[in-house]
Amino acid sequence: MRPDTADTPQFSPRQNEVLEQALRLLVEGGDKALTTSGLARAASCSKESLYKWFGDRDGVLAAMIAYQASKVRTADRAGEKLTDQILKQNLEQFGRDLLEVLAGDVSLALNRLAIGQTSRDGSKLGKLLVEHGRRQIDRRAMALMEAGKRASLLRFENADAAYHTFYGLVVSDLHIRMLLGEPGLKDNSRQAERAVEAFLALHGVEQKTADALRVSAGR
Amino acid sequence: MRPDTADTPQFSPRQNEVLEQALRLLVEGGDKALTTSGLARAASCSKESLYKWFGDRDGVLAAMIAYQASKVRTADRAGEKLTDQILKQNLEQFGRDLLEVLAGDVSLALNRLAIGQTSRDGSKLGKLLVEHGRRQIDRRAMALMEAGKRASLLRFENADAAYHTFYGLVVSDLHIRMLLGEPGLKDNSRQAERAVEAFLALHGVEQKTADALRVSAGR
DNA sequence: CCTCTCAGGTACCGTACGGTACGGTTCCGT
DNA sequence: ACGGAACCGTACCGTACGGTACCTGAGAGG
Repeated sequence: MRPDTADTPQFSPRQNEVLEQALRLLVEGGDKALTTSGLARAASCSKESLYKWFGDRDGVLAAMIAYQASKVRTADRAGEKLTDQILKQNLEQFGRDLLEVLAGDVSLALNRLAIGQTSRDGSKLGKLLVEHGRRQIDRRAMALMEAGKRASLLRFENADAAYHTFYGLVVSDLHIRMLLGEPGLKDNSRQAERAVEAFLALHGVEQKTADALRVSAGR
Repeated sequence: MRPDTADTPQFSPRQNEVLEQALRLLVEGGDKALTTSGLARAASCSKESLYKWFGDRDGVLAAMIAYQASKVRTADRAGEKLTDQILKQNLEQFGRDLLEVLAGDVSLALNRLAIGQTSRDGSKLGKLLVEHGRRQIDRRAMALMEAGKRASLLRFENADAAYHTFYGLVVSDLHIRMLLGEPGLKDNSRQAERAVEAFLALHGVEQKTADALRVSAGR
């Protein structure tokens, strides 16, 4: 397994500029607006350079995903001594971050792009997006889960299943709804808090009564 | 509120044939494969008829969603006396049905299509898809929630929130992953059972110990 | 037998895309 | 100062799409 950290050559500054413009075009107008001619015009470069740098249009799309992923760096303050309060805060922070990322313009646009291409490119872009975009966030979540278990604050047998449970509690069908054009939540924090409460009721060690949860979750 | 049941004129049998072919093309090759010429050839009709019947290409897409929705009829056996066992069975059945629907070829293809179009048509198709496709399943779920509450088997203050919690527990990030090209679950039933267990631990009246849940959910 | 309507088949048009080729310019190393 | 690489701008090509027009044939009704 490679270190997979960002010691990859990535792209030159000029190429990053181009990819930034590409993301802007994609966010503003969807994949129909991301034409090679349009990108060349917007980025003040020649189409020939585009093809030289990225191979073809799909190469541009893949580079955009890699570039966007390279901008996201999750600062996981590991090592801090875990108490139940800190765990709760970390979980809530993670939930907020997750919702914020998923609701971001660029994330939505890239997901729409990859999903739209899935039917015709054998999910190459989809795989890329899942790997690049998810790796950081998944790793952080799994670290949180394992840390909680080590500190005897969480109980589960399968950390991955527990994480997916938490993910479902946080996101529910919100992601797909946003991808379909619906607006996001008014208050991501509220949603994250509720999800953490439910998650701790399921996998926490503190015997919070289910009744107390229901009252707070129903508000 | 209109009855919204399928007393709408829908389409003629001939048009339904055409829409069936359109769905087939979409499932097989994505929206790039769904061209007016291709559809006319596959359905043995003329492009002129397509434009006469559906207006333009977007009209065809909208008609496909309406047609597909008209084929799905959820048989909600309401009225049956609700015990905790029956509630649990109903919840599990709902979870299985939900997963099966979301993993269906046509559903995935239509969702991909609508998501891909969202950026450029102002989410018109997305709204259509959410309304037509979700209404049935949401209604059935809400009926189940309310029935469980009336029978004092479920406790919550906000039925919609409870439903979304259940949805998240059942689906997690599976839908988006499938949209991105990943395969579905091997065993939908297992997933539904686990979701129901967690949901009942959160909102059920029977005081199932959280420990018992953790053991069964971690397998 | 005639005619009107409806729908299928085909040819066509304008457009816009992906991809390539070429001339001109800037910049860097020597 | 010179040569070459990199790059920009533009023009170009083939293709394929959405949409339109026209012609044909099959029935229905008189």
